[in-house]
Amino acid sequence: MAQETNEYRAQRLQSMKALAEMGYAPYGCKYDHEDLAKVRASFEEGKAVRVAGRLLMIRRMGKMNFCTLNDGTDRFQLIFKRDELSETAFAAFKLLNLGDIIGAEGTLFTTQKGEKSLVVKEWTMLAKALEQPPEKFHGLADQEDCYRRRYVDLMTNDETRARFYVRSKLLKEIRKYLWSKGFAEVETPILQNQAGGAAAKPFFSHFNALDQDCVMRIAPELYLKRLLVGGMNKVFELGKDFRNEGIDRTHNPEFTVCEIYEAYGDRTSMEAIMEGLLPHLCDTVIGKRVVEYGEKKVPIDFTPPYRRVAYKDLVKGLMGDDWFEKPFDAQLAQAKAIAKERDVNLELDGVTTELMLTHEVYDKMIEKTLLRPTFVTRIPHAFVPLAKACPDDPSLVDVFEFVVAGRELCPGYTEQNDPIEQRKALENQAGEDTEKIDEDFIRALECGMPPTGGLGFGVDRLVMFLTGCDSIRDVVLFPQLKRA
RNA sequence: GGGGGCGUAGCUCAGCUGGUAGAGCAAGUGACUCUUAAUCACUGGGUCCAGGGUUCGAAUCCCUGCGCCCCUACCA
Repeated sequence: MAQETNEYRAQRLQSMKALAEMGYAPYGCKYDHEDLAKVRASFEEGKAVRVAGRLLMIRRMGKMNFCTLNDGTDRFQLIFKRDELSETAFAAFKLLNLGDIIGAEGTLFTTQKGEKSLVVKEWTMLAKALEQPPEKFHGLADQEDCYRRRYVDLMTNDETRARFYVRSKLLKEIRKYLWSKGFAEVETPILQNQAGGAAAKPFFSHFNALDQDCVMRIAPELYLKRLLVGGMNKVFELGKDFRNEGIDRTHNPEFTVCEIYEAYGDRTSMEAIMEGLLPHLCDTVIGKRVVEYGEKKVPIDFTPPYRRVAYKDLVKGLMGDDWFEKPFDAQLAQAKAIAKERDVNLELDGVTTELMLTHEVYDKMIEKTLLRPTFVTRIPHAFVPLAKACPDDPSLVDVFEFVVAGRELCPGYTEQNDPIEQRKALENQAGEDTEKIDEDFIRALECGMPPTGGLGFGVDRLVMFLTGCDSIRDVVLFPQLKRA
């Protein structure tokens, strides 16, 4: 890309040259230093320290100058006094610009106003910035710029950096927790021959060496289950899925998932994992159990145990115990009446069965009201065709939808391990397109997969919950945008 | 997919019913040895997203395109 020449760039190139002539090479080398956060924490008047970071502000007072240095761990004030610096070091200081990265050594000092500072005795240039940083007070505020040039967002906005450290820590603590419970972290193929484990359009690619097309995975599920067949009984994978579908506030085409499988377990084993994992993440990552979610700052308490309730019981709770005995016309009339009362817009076009109507009612008037963490269980088979039926009622499947703050956070399953039933369901789903069935997966099931509990959650969505962000783009470092 | 909004200096933003562009921060010069978004004085800085149209005249009105945001719909 052509570098635009503007006044800032020209001036900075000029000052870079002048600095070089004074012995300050513009791009330095390894510089041993202490983190600013540590310097602040172990502050001791008069102590000698070396620090390094980016200049965020310069308050020039003539012979005594104050700078704010940011090294990513903290901000700290540097003082450049003529008395304390060599003539060259002081003269060279005047050529520094905002955004430059410097190393400085000197002694710690508290100003009259009580600001902990470093009086610089010697300093060195580590990296010259040719571009003018954003305004010091507002930082970079344009959302598009924040996404496209995240490095600028990160360097100027402390909250942005903090948010991504939360994400980083979350990944670490998910691993730590699952490892501590005896789960092994595994990696399965991202480049696959056919996209399975979910219903989504894949991205296509090609193996040159094999002269063979492939897809990028939409879920790791089918490979993880092969591991259960093989006797790896407790596994998890933390990695990316790729779905070639809509991009909006809650969907990025590549997103991070955590799938967990436990052999000899079921849906309830997965509930137990969530009840252990979520409090652990709250405690270790954000230091509190109660998260304020959304614009209305609804407090959500992640302290277990979480509510467990059957889908039908939730519906009865709103529509009455006799709902499922009523004729369809009566149900329709009742649903409309209650919707009107609550000012909810039901989408009833093409709704011709009790199942569809009930689900619309659940979707629009029940799920949204489930604020505290809730496992909605015993869901109609039609909504989750590939799942295993409840032993006592084949019209229901033994799964949960984990709902928090009125939104579905993740599903959990008693996994289908009957290869004949699984094939039937897959064939049903594939319709004419029988090629879409992963025969090797079925074959694996035919070798015998233990009864298994499985769970998959979107890490991005979880980060959104824990950081109070309502856009996935705010928790993905480089969200997908159109070419500018 | 449908609807709405936005795009102006490096950054944050003003710019009314059309009259050739403004502020703050940032930058340059000068003053200042305890500042905190330092202060004061002076100075420079623009493809008003792109292209077309209406007009004597367009940042402003109209059309098309590009990008972003929001609402809504769809989504194992």
